[in-house]
Amino acid sequence: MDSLSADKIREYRGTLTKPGVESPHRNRSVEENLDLFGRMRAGEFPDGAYVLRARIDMASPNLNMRDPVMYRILHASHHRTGDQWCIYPMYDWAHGQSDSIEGVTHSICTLEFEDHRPLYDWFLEQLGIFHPQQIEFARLNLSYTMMSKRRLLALVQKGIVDGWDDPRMPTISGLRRRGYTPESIRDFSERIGVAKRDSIVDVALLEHCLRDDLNKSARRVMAVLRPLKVIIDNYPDDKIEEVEAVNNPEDESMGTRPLTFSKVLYIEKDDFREDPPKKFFRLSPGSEVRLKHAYYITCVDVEKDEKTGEIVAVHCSYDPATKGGWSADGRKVKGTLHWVSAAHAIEAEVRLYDYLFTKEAPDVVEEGKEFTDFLNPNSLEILHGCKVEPSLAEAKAGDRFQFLRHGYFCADTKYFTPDRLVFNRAVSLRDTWAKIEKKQADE
RNA sequence: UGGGGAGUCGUCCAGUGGUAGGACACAUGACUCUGGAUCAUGGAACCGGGGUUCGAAUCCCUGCUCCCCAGCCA
Repeated sequence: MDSLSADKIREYRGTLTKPGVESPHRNRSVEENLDLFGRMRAGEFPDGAYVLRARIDMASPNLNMRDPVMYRILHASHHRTGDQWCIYPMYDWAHGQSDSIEGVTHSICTLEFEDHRPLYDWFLEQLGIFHPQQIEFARLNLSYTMMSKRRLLALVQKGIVDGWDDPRMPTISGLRRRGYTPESIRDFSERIGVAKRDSIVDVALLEHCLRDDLNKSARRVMAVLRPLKVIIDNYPDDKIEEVEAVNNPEDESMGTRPLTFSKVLYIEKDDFREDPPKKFFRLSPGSEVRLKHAYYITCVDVEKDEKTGEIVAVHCSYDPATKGGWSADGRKVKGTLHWVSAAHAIEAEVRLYDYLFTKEAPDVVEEGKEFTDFLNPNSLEILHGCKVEPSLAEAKAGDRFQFLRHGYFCADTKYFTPDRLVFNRAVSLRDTWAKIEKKQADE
């Protein structure tokens, strides 16, 4: 039993290069120690008055062996045992015993506990109980992601994220809400392996595993995130048709569904350019594209707001001979767009996520900086007024879809209701056009 | 500068005395009713210096770099 203050214990411990000094209380008699420990457990002393320490070796080059503390007084309410106890064991003292009691044969932990293994072994040996083997491995680090629980807690407490299950959080609840499948996480775990060296796994691999899984299983649906009105001039005003859409080209057994086509549609704003760059396969004045599963259309006119010059609608003509999305004359169109019928689409809120940090290793920060200095201001973008196909009205929280040409989305488990459809983007599709465009911009 | 660990393509993981391999990423091409998916091809690495050996990523010596430890945290 030691009655040195915490400060004194630190002082007596020595440093990395200087051996420690034994506490003046180190040689108390067994009787006195027993008496003191009994009273300590009985709650006679205030916090910090006494600690129980193991007498090992104050000169050990391993600081953990310099008479480590086993129990300290903490008059705190425990979430399970309440005020029943006022002394609590230190991790090193408790760790081996709980492993032993549980009959764990191999106790896996992270690298920073390598220095603690001699102590783990020492306690077990002194106790003479079943001796599990502790083995240390490197922790998982993900690029552009923070994995430290303490720092993640800070994000939650500061309100930077929407709780532990914020879809940007690398927590299980966060990944789940984001739309990650258990299969994809297991696949990822297998692919990254386990080793003893410090490393940062590319978050792109995690994303790849999700795409890989969802590509095979997710239902394809039409969702226009940033709507642009398209009017088919030569299509009858009141006509409504049904076209058949494949639910998943990777899995025929998932069947088809009907889609409603009409004169006024929405397409993606990005899918139209009045002044198209090179290699732009989408809609532009005079160009012909396919509306997926429906018709070929050609842009004939652009309608702009007189004051702002903003494009408010695009006028097209359609070829009635291309129903279903193919042409008997064999002519090809390079672009295929997704769309929804304006009168039939339903509204949704879509949340686009990006990495929480702009730095590959946000927990490695230089002097004077904090990890919060590298937060990505654009990690969340909320889109209102998105137009999605009517079948999504039957979606349930947690359902996953591929929004055609966009990515994989998950109906949010926190905010999704029949009256308010909220979808989280789990991961985008690979965007080859974005690369081409970026390359063109660089040149 | 005490002690404990780790160094292999851009990234992660294999290879432990016999042709350095896979995945992701990247690049190029093919195909395509998703610029998706798929397929093909390609570039790309043994921390440095010695030594042992017919032969070294692997064994030996030596140097270098990086990570962890001075909580009554875990």
